Amino acid sequence: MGLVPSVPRLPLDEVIHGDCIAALDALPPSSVDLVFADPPYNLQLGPASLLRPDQSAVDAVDDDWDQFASFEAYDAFTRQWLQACRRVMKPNATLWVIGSYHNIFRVGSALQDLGFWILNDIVWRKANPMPNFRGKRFTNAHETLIWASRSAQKGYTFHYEALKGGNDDLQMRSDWFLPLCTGEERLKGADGRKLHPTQKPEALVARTILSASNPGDVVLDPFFGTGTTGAAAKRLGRRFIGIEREPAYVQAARERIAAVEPLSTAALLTAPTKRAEPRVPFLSLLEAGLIRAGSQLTDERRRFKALVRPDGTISAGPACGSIHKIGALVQGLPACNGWTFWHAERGGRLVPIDAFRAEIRAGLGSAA
Amino acid sequence: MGLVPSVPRLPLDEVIHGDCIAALDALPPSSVDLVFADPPYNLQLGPASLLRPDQSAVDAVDDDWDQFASFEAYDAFTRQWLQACRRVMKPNATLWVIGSYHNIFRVGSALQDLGFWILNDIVWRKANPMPNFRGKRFTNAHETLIWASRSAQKGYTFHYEALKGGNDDLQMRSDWFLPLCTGEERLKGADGRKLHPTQKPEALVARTILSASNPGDVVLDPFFGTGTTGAAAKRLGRRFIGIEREPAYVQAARERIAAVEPLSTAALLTAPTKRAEPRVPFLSLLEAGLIRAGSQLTDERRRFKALVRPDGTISAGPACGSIHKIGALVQGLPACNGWTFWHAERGGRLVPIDAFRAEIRAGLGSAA
DNA sequence: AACGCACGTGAATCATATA
DNA sequence: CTATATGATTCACGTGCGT
Repeated sequence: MGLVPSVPRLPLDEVIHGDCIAALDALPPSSVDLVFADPPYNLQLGPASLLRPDQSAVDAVDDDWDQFASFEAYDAFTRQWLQACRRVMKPNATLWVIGSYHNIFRVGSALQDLGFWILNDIVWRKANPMPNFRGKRFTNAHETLIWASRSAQKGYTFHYEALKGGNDDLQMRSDWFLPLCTGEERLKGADGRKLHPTQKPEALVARTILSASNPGDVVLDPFFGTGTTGAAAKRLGRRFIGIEREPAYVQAARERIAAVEPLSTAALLTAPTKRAEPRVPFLSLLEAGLIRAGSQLTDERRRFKALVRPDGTISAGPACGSIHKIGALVQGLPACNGWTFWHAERGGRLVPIDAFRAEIRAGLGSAA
Repeated sequence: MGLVPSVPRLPLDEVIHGDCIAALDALPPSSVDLVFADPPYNLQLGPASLLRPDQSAVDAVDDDWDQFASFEAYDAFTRQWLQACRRVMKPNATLWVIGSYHNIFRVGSALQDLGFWILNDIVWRKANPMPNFRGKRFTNAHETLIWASRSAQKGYTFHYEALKGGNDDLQMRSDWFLPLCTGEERLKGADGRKLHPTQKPEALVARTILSASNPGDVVLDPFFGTGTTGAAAKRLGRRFIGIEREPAYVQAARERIAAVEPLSTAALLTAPTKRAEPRVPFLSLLEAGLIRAGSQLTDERRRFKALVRPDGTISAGPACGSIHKIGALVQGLPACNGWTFWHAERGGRLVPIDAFRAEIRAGLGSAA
């Protein structure tokens, strides 16, 4: 093997300060095992700021790097960086991209067009998402990750057994329940405000790295930001390459990663689910067929009656609302636990609706 | 109004047997309130999985260029049916599409390209998904729905309050946990095997219809299959239009829907949203004698005071204006809902002036 | 020390009727 | 069409302070 001066070296465990495409083009081909990418989402926010009910302003992502002139411009950018990543990926490498409904469909289409092979789409269910303040839509409570191999060709790393073992011996599903990056973990600037507008939780990135790479593997992140991927990679005994354009983020990432203590054995598999998540909406009882829309609920002594509506609200006279609200209303009380107050008739006997909730929870125990 | 022979009639509560595009093109424009679509997923499993827009089969070939051609054909088909749906949608109609990672990125991109405005992406988390038998990927435990309005223009139906009421008084999130369509609900053929390969649970479709349409609205499903959308629509007091190419499915759908018993109208009455209630000027409270001119208003914590003037304005110091303007002014906020901010003293207790408005509205209700 | 409560905040495509 | 006035709207956590 002689000297090959035209092949650039692979910078390991370094943060490259520069443009993502140019920096990727400067890397040697077929050299990384895994890519984690958190590209701009191309949020198309209106000119007016969004106010919370208390009239305080939501700190929106209005950074220049998230502005694109059109879908065409965003698509061109997406194809460029994906193609550049593809060149530096080893043949059996895989890639993760995270996004929201604003951009993930563009990204997914581009992946397919470029010959990537989608292995899974993964849903990050946020434990504590921001509410929809104006009540105009469903709470935007998740983001989507796409996991893809370089091509349809077989052969990639997936630690099926480890994931299963860390998940009560059940296969790891495509929906992951994790909290946002807040509190201690969230990097703050000197002013005490968040340093990066979209810092991801390390547990999320860690799970992608654990599932799809081996210790010693090289993990590339072309949108490094404040270095969550680097921190997770170092902690899990992987090497990393980060590319970031913003000097302030580069410096923060370097300091952050320097402080990370690598784990001797990977024990971060089961992410902190924080709370079990046993809440069952009354609507689910209808959907499960345990209560029929149009049927009647009553209290234990049959003093009050309410009609079950198909949306999971109930009505008493002209009023309609949740089981709790209507329970309080008919009794003239400020509050009421509808689960224990309301009953349904089953074979001539009154059964508290809480019993049906228990049934759902029993069936759901393994899945949640 | 004279005869307008060029405008076709709207076939209601019927299953149209025929090609989806041709049937859509035969419908009058701006005539449906909601679309639910469960298009072919373009699973890349083998031959005959992909159809051209003219419904001829594409030979599956592994060549790169043909792979691209396959996506192109699927995209062309997707744009065609989406565009055809868009034409028959009323300006304030919305559309739901369900898909998996095989096709949803193509569909989402096409929606955006055609001018649809994405409102939410919704994750259907399957309670009982099929496991990944080979242990090569994460269990594919969800499908994705996209909810989009016809354009970015405001104004669409969303029953925020009803959904919240059916969900323990919490906003409905973008991740829905529902079981697959199995058991009794799953239609079987004479041979006892499932009649349709991808029959969706009625509860899933019902939730989309409940959240985004009103009783009496017209719900269109261009890929009707065995008529889940029709069954859900009929049960919920909506009208439906179904289009299906396969005669066996058409017949099964007709029989199935005929057997559906609609819910009572009482159970379907839409709860009035706050915004839809009649507007009551503050002056009316004075005229009704509920508030006296010259009396004082204060906030809940008695930090601010205002004087009620006989014309229905209030004043704080030198400033005077509406309850909203002065409420905003004293707090130094850009806006304020005066109805909930200001209180009046009644028997030593503070009562929000919104309570007096409710009294007036109640009186209006009985009078009307 | 333990507990409770007030306050801050997170990738957000977040209003509508009337003049 | 634009401009204006009305007035609707939040969940899960973490931190910090006061009792």
